[in-house]
Amino acid sequence: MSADESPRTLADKLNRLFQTVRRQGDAEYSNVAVAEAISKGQDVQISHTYIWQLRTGRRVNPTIMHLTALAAFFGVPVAYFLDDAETARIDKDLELLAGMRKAGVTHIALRSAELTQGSRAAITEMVNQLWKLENPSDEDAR
Amino acid sequence: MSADESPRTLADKLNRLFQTVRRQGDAEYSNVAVAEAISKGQDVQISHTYIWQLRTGRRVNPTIMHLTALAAFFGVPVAYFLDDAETARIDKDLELLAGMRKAGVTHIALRSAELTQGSRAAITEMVNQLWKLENPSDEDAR
DNA sequence: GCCGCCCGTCAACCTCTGTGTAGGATGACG
DNA sequence: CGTCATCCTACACAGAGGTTGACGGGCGGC
Repeated sequence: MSADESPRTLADKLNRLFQTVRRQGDAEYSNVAVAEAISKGQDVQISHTYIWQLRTGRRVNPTIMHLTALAAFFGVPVAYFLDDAETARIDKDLELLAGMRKAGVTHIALRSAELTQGSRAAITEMVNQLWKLENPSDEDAR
Repeated sequence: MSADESPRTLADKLNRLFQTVRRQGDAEYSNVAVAEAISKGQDVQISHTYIWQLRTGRRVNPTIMHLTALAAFFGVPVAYFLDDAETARIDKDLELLAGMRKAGVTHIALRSAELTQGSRAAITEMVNQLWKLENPSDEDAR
């Protein structure tokens, strides 16, 4: 159906995070912004160029230091980048996040990752129903 | 109690794996053996020298390629090296494994990682009881 | 229109990860 | 005791990982 496949490559996964995890006001983070935030917030340096290289698949084999820094910034466990099962699980949450933004919720922490499977499913369903109610004419969006 | 602390550094974690995950006949894997097994078994090359450097803390920032290869070899999820919570969880299993070896079980797959928390606790308890029964005079071992 | 700002892109460069190779220790075997 | 095998240790070097700096383009303000 509609749903985009779960991302496979590291680049895909990173891009999915950029696409989904946004700052207040729904603008995507820029590579520069992420690089600066990580370099300042954590004691790990990373260049915006390198982030770009990772996103475009030009570099595919980062060290654990950079990978953990990126994961920390986006609020996902490092395993998101490494374990495909974990990726699938967390993508559910990201999907949920995307849905909520569409429904008008602008900013929300990623801590929904800590909810149980059942709770997430329930919320997802609820969001979907509400969204259908509020956007009656729109068939196959998302 | 007796139990050694959960390993903190990458070197500690790796050493713990060497110490606990052994081949049939209970001999520890050598760095050379692991390097060869990985280079042959997976399509990832790694040198025994490098494994040594990681074990001794001389190198601390490997790439995800090598880290996943090592994790795959030892049969633990990559998160073992990265996520401290995951490390603690899996260390329970390793402890269990060590206990079973002491109790005479020489070789066992690490698949106990897939058991539930409760099942693992039950097995651990059972092993402890049996071991006490079979080694009455030994107070604070393990 | 022009200027300033910030973005993504690119190529050259530098650092550090990861390798090759060899020395010294230890134990098994004859 | 000598030889062989295999381990851990050491160190210098190749190359991949990561950075620096510059260029061109889109966008808003004066």
